[in-house]
Amino acid sequence: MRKIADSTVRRLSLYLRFLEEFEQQGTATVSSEELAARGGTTSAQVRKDLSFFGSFGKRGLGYSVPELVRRLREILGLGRTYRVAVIGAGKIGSALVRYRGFRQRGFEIVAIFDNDPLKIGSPLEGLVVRDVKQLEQTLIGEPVDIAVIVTPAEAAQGIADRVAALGVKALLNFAPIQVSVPDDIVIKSVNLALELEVLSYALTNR
Amino acid sequence: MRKIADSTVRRLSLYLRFLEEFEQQGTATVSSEELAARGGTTSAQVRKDLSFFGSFGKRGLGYSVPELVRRLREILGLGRTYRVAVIGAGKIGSALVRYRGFRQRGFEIVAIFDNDPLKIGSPLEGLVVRDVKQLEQTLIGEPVDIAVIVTPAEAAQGIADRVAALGVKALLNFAPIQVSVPDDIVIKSVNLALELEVLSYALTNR
DNA sequence: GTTTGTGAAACGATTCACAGCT
DNA sequence: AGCTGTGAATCGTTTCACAAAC
Repeated sequence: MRKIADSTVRRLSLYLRFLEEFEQQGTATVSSEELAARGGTTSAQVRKDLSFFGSFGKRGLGYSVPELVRRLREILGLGRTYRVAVIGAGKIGSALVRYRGFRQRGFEIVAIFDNDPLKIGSPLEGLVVRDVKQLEQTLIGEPVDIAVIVTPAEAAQGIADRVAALGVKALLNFAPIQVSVPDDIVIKSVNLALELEVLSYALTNR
Repeated sequence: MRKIADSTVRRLSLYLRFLEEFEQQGTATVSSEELAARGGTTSAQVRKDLSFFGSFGKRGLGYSVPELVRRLREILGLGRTYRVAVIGAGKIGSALVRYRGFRQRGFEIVAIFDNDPLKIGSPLEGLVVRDVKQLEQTLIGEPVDIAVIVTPAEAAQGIADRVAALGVKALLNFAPIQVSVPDDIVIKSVNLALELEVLSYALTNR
C-alpha cells in the first residue's frame, strides 16, 4: 500500500470520532463540508484524505454515515482488539491502566510492570503489578501487540530494546526522551515537557 | 517575527534536552552532526532550524553548548515561570498535578478544579481541589498563563470557552475531542485514543 | 443543483551543495 | 581542513477548480 502521511491518518481518526457522533444522532448522510467544519479543516482535504483509500461517497449526496464509519474502522484496523502491556506503574502508568477509554476502543491492557518492590504485587484494576524482570517470561507466553512505556527517562530506551527483542511491533512512549527503535517497529511519543515548551514558545512570540 | 513551523519548534525543544545532557557531561562544543544524530534528524535540518533565529555557531568548530542552551531557552521563552491551572481532578488530572516534571521546567500548577462534590475540598499535592463553579472568581484574582483541560469530552468545549473568556492565552487539552478556540489563543491537544489508532493503522498496514 | 473525486497548481518543509568563516 | 549558514533544488502536502455522477 502506498505510503500515507501521518497527518492523514490522524485526520481519519478524527473523522471517525465525528461520524460516530453523527451515527448516534441518527444522521444518515454527511458531506465532506460538514465533516470538515467539525474537524477544523477543508472539504477538499477530507475528500483527498478519503480518496487515498477508495471512493466512499455519492456525488450530489455525500457519504453514508454508517458505511463511512465501517470503512474507516476497517482502514484504521479497529475491527480487532489489541493486547497492550504497560511498563511503569507510576502516576501516569496507573492512570492509564484505570482509564476506561482504552478498553472501550478495543485496546486491552493485559499486564503492567514496575521495578519498585513496593508496587510489585499490588493490585491495579483487576491486574497485579509484576516485576519488570519478568517482562520476557510473561510476554513470551502471552504476547502483546503494543507496549506503553511510562518509565522515567533513564529506563525508557532499555525497555524499548527489550520489548523490541520480544517482537512487539508498536510502542507508545510517554517518557520525556527520544527513544530509537528498528525500522520495522512503529513508535509514537507523547512528550508533555515538549508540548509545554511549544506553548511557551507560542506565548512568548506573539 | 516570521512564522516558524510547529515541527521546527518541537525539534528545538528536543535539541535543548540533548544540549542539557551534553552540558551536564561537561561537553564544551557540539556540531550540528552530533545534535542531529542524537535527535534522529540531519545536520542540515539542525542548522536550518537554528538559522531562523540567528547564527549561533562557529564555522569549523560547531556550537558552544552553554551558549546554545541559553539561546534556545530564550527562544522558547523558558526564562520565566508559567502559572498553570488544571481543570479536572480525575485520573489523568491528578497524575499531572503530582507529576514533578512540570515545576522542574518552570510550569507551576497553582489551582485544580473539579465538579465532583466528592473531590471538591480534598487536598492534592499542597493544593485543594476547588469547585469548577469558582473558576472565574479564582482566576480573575490570580490569573494563569496556561489552562490544562482534563475533563470528560462533553465538558471540554465549555471549559475552553470559559478560560478563553478569562483571557487565558494557552490551552493544553487532554479531552478526547476537538476543541475550538479563537485565533489568538494557542491550543495543543494530546489525544490518547488518536495515538492508539495511529498505531493500529500502522500495525494493520504493513 | 449538489457534492464527489482528482489532476494540476500552490504552498511549505526538507535536503542538497557549496561559498565563506575559523 | 572542518563545520556553519544559506540559497537553490527537491520532495511532500494542501488547496484549487472542475468534470463526472447523482
